[in-house]
Amino acid sequence: MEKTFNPSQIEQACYQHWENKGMFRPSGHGEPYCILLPPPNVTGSLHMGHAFQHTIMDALIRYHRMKGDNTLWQCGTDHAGIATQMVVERQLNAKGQTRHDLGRDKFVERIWEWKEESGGNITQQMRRLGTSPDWEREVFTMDENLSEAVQEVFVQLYDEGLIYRGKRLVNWDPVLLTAVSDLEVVNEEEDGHMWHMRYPLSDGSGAIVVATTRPETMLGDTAVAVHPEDERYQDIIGKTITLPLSQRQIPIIADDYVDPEFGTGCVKITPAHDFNDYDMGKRHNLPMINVFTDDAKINDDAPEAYRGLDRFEARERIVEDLKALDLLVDIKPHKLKVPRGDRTGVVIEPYLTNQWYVAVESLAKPAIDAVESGEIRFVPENWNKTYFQWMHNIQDWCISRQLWWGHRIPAWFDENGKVYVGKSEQQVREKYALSDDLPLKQDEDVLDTWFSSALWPFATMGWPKETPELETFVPSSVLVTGFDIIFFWVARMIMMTKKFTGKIPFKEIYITGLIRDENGDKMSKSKGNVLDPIDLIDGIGLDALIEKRTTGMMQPQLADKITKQTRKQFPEGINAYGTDALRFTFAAMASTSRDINFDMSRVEGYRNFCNKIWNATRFVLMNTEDFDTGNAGGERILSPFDRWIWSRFERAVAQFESHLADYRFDLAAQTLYEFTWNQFCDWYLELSKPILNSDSANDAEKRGTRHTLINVLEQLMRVLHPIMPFISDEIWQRVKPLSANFTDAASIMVDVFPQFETSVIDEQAEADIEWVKAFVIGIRNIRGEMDIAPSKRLPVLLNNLSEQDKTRLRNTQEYLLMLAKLESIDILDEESTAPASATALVGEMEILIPMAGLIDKEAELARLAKAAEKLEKELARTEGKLNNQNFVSKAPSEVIDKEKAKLEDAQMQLKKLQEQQQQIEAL
RNA sequence: GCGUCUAUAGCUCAGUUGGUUAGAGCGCUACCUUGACAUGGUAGAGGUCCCCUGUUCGAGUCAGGGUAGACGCACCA
Repeated sequence: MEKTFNPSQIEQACYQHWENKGMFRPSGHGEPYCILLPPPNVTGSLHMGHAFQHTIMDALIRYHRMKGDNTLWQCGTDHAGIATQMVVERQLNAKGQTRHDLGRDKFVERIWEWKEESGGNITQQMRRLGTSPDWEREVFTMDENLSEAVQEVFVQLYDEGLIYRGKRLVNWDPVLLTAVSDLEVVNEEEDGHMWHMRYPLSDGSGAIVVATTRPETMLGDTAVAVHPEDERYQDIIGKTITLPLSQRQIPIIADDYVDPEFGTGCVKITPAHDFNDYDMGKRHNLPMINVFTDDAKINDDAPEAYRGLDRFEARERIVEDLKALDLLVDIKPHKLKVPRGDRTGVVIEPYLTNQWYVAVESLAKPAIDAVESGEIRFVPENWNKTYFQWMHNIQDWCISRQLWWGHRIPAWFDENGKVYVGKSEQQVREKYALSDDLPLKQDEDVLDTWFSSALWPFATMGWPKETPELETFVPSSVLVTGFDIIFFWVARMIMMTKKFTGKIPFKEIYITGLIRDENGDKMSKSKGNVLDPIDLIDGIGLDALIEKRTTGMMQPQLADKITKQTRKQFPEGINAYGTDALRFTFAAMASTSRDINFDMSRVEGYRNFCNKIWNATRFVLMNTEDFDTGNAGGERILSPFDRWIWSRFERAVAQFESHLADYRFDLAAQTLYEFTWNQFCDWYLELSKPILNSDSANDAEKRGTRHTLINVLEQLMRVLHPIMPFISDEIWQRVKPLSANFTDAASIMVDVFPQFETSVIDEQAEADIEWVKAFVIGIRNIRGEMDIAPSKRLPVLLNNLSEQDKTRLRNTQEYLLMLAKLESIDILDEESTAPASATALVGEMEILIPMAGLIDKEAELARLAKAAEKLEKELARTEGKLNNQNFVSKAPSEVIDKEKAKLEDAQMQLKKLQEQQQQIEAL
């Protein structure tokens, strides 16, 4: 084996082996365990959030597979309507074409071509991460069978009256020319202005002043509203004003939506361009005058002077014109929340259009019940509040999008605009008994991508066909996802799955934190702090990293800043850490926290951990490969060291499993790290050396130790495997032939997870080895603090030994000599007095290292004083407690006993220290 | 306005139903190339658990109030 672990040499081949052998398929027996992959966007590439969540899912999947469950990780990608259309449109634009030049059919064909070529990017990256979904079942939301499910659902909901078409205000993206959902609109506070405008009363009796942040909408005003009880305006309610610039007569109405305290207490009402005004327009039967075109220019219903102007040009022109007419009273700076499209960044307009909606109220009810009853459980639990808050205020869902890429709405119109809904034109004609010569035209719109994603839990299992998978894997076991899509996706899956299968889609929802950079900032292209998981695996040079971070930016002017920042943070680029280290890092950082600040030094630490494991393996192989490990029979005697490590191993396994059951991957990872490094490597490997090299240990004892070495390692690999799949399989392949594991499994991933054995827990051995550790640490401590060279062999005297100390000493003396680098260990005669010594305590037993020629008097006194000070503090605290009547009378007796024991122990130790101090001072 | 979350070592974070001297990793200091590993070993330094008040024999942990920050929803003429 190489001296250092080199992940790049093993990972790819290992993965190929797994995939080629079909190891990702469900076994077909055992308890079903299923995870649905939140389908990544087909245009996407793997980001840190994916890598994090995929690591968690894969760890769960691998664990359950090894536990013998019938395990399915259902994967696939979604067609990402807008995003995908934009990608291909951009390619066309680069060649000076638009999608309209191609026409719809050709354009869609182009997208499919693009998908075949580039759509697999993210699934290839997932393979680099070592994920083990069943690729043979990979689906795409535009696949034929999923499309069929989409149609089936649409038609059924329509027939039940739960899908309807309506003309309403929607969030309109004037660049994408489509409706977008509330969830795709971000409201950020921005600096703007408030324009105060004077609207003259038609009868010439005066004027009122209204304020607006969007003056251009005045072209569509159809009323002015005041509060019904506002005394200032009682006499003008019912009058009309003459709308400046348009000269339309519009009424002054009373509505208690108006806040008399705000501004002048008069509000201009533009029902076609504002959500609140829309509602008011409905209440008062106001006309709705749309003054915009699809791309937010002024349309032909507005006064001629403004037609064709962009909305912001129109705003300036209108303000100027009002000023010229002396109708502009004031312009005040004003902070307001501006709605912007999350993809385009342009200001979203409330816009009056015909759209399709899902009436969600009746669907929401069972979905709320499922979480309220505990049938579906959020982890951490708190997220159910977020869920309820949204579900209780849920609005009808606008599902149509004015795009070409997506599931086309299965609805046809006749020449009179009457709508017929069915799976195909043919079926529609049959269903509605329409004659063959009646001309029908299919709706141009497609469905929101989330509509198909909402069917993911059952559509991927073959629905609407009745399949065995629907029986076995619905509901799935756990959904692993981020809180940002609880509304977008999670809630909608619950609603749809309940509706169409009667089952819940998943039993648990594990909400992960959000990966941020080391300063707690969200990773984003414009901040230039994005890390590519693949770069952490393979490494990347500084120049390539800068190149990556500064190309294809929306704001190229930030490139210099990002370059500087990157040079500073990664002067040498990024090292190759390998997949296992990256995965372990994600696991170790997956605590309950909502934000996870990614820390490169953690990756490095876990890369070192991999190397530690690698080298421990080298040591084990070196000592077992050409030796008898007892597999062929032959007597094996286990030393206390062997029994101790087995016992600790069992405890580690149990702990790991319990943390996994709680979704505490951080604690699970910590358990593995602690056992592997601090117990197995730091102690057991060291403890095994004296036995393996001993002249007095017999063959059976050596066999016992070799057997323990190889088998603990072999089983440890199986426990590590869910989190670190590559290194564990690589090592397992080398170690297994020497171990007592006689499986014919071709990979550790299809071997079994170690079974917890209570009988292996050995408290006696644990206590014995703690004694050995305390002995060795005591001596190291003196060495360290007294600056004695590690190579210097020390003579040691022992005093005040109990019977148990004597037994333990007898059993381990020859090993202690080696472990602590001792020249000799002697028990002090009762009659002889101890020489001046540095001391350490193991329980009540004293370890004495004679100072002669080794230890400076002052240094030892200083060391003793420091120790004594600590003990005195401890003593004072404990005495204080025990002297407190309240404590003694009210605290439980176990706690009091503990305090008493603590006190006695401290007193004993202090007494010994003081004796030492006196003796040394007397020198 | 409503709701959620966070504050513990220089940094990133654990800390179970309140009960040993509050832990880990990284970083830092000193020493060490010993035959698995310097991507290593040994020893060590480092904490007003954000602040106040309370409950309790006992509070990092529970309650109330505050400060600082993050997020979600609603509203914004």
